[in-house]
Amino acid sequence: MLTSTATAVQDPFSPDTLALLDRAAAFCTARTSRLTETRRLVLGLILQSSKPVGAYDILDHLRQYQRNAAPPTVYRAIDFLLSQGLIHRIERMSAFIGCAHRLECHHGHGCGHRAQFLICSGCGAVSEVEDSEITHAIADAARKIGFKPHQSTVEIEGLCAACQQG
Amino acid sequence: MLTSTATAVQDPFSPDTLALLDRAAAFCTARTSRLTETRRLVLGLILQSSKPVGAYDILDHLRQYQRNAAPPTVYRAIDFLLSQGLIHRIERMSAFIGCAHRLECHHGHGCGHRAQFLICSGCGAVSEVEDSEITHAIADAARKIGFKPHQSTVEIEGLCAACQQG
DNA sequence: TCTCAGTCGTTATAATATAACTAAAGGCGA
DNA sequence: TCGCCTTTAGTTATATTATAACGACTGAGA
Ligand SMILES: [Zn+2]
Ligand SMILES: [Zn+2]
Ligand SMILES: [Zn+2]
Ligand SMILES: [Zn+2]
Repeated sequence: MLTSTATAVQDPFSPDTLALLDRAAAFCTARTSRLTETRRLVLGLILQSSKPVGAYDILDHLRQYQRNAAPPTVYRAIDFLLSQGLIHRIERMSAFIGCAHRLECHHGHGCGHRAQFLICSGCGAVSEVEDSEITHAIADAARKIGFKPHQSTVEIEGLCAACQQG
Repeated sequence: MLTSTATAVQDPFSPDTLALLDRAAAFCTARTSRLTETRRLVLGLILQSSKPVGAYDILDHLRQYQRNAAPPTVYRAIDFLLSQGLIHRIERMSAFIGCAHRLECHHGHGCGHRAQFLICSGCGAVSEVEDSEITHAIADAARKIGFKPHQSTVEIEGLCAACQQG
């Protein structure tokens, strides 16, 4: 409807997040996919968080900006962002985290990003790593039994360096 | 109800499953944990299946034997079986599979079983492996960044040897 | 016998995710 | 510009997975 003075609430994101969103927009443009306003908001809300966020947490926040957002609104955005590799799903938490790699990657969109996640049970933080030893060990183990791997989930729960001090 | 001996439904399990259940019973006795009838039925239903089974699938089957089984009935049994290491949860499927290792293990109950799962997207079969390369690679990667791992999930999705033929 | 921990029955509800249908918006050739 | 088609989004309802809460029963040991 209205466009000139459109949003009641200002764009909620920090400068860091805004910079990442700009890169995400450029990334999508290059892939001819569309980072629409809803998708951008959802990505921003995910990137802004220091921890993985659940779909319904996203929904709660999104509603500050889009009053009639509903579960499908969020899940569609999540599906898009997953398909573009801009976020990851943490299976053990049914929650989502921004990809620490996608916006840094200079190898093109088919670069075969394999991530592993370290989940701190102390503080809830999740860090993403790309460890080639793990990647190779998995590929080898699969090959050994004639299994052709397509995609893998590696989630390591434990205590981060900071939380071991307490 | 004209059948001769009006018996309740017979124990539904195959000889193989029954043998495993016997070992599970002995295992629990040794640990002074109790494999009650409900827990035994749930374990049997899981072991019997060639694929991971969801909690509500278990519930549907369980109701043939315990008419008033409810979700907590199943989830309590699952929690027990997980705590004893008799089953595993496949995170990507929200489903459960019998442990291929626990009843074979002669190292005692604290033997530190680390499993990885290969999930075939063709036939739905899941196989459990214990690959020390993967286990070590994960431990090393965690140590590298000062993270103290406690437990890890490794789920590899792809095509099993059989499904690559089709 | 009493008590306590563990287990189970029961009802209700929370948390996560998708189906199905309609409408609007955007891209694109005629 | 127009019409056409594809993608995206709104909306309502529902499916799927999991847990809270409370009372009753059981069996082992003081
Ligand atoms: Zn990533
Ligand atoms: Zn921590
Ligand atoms: Zn196992
Ligand atoms: Zn297969």
